[in-house]
Amino acid sequence: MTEQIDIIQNIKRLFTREEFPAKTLLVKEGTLTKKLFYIDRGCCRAWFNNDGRDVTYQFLFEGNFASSFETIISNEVSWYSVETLEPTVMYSVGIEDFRNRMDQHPHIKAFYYHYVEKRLLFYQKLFVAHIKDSPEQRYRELLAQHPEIVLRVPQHYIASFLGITSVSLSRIRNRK
Amino acid sequence: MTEQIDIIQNIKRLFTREEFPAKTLLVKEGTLTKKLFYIDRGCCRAWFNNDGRDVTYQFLFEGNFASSFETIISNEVSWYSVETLEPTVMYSVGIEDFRNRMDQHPHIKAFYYHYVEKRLLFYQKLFVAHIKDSPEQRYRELLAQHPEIVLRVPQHYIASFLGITSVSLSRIRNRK
DNA sequence: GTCTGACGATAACAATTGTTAATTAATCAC
DNA sequence: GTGATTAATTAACAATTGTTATCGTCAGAC
Repeated sequence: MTEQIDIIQNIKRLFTREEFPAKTLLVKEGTLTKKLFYIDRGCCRAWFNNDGRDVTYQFLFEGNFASSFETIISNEVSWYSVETLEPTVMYSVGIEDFRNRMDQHPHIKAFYYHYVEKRLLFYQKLFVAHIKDSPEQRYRELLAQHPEIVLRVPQHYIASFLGITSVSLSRIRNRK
Repeated sequence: MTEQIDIIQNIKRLFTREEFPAKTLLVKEGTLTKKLFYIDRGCCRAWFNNDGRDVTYQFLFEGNFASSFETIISNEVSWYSVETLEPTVMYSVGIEDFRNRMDQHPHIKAFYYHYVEKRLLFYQKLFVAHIKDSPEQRYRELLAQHPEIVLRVPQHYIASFLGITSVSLSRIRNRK
């Protein structure tokens, strides 16, 4: 845990501090992402275009990383975009630079892979929630487990994240 | 790619070959898993109990690994069970033994983390498919992308995996 | 062989969600 | 502030899925 804090402090020391207003595009669908962002303050959403409609599949808050994993892992273009939802404070590093640091510092590599492991378990749970629960149950669960999302994110993005229409989410919210 | 093949050959050389009939329980929900299995021949399903109903959330075929990631990563008990669906040939290794080998052989560690990265992207896509597609679209997609699942696995497990009832899957299959 | 249980198809009905459109509320730009 | 745009609510109806139950088939146990 103290090791975790050390890593965060190293990030703040070694990465470049940047500030962005709301609705800034950090990662653009179909391109090679140049930077990895650590979110110090603010939040983002990741989404992609599905037959002309936005599908938001992820919210990222303080303490998380925003980038295209595909680019980091295998230099493929991103299939999604990332944009800020609020004025945001980031610490960024170039992807190539990040890869070099991982090779040079085993503890950075270990931290990165631990993060990947956690993300794997996170997405596994997210998927499982979709096959075992109804949309209403998923909303209640989101409210209970991640109230910050419901408080800080516009409803139609949450509806998209839950896999339902904004009309349906509005109905669920207004059930007795 | 040749490196991949080397790793598989090492697995077959270093792990213990085991054969299991269909319906053998390899991982039991709520327990600490003792082994990591490499599937050489046959297939498995991973599932858990949800208010008295089985929910199958994963099928594992030849070339995949079966175990509890939670146990490997952080020594927590498994929240799911794994059982064979067909007579199966496995290569197994004790979890503790596997951890030691990872520490001693960097290429095993690299292989493991590469596998974790791939699984992360896999589950991310699985989750995304659930928020962007209808159950019918997901079934058609499964049929197109993974026909082996539809051919080798009983329908009610597939329905569970798709997040619908077996009645609904039967209807979808019989739409013109 | 016969019995049993598991599996899949089908039917009838309830409940939920999607779609479209209209209305109100909130937010943003100037 | 004012006007324009975007977001959220509500309504009406269509489409889909869930639920429960019945039936036929098949495989395995004995």
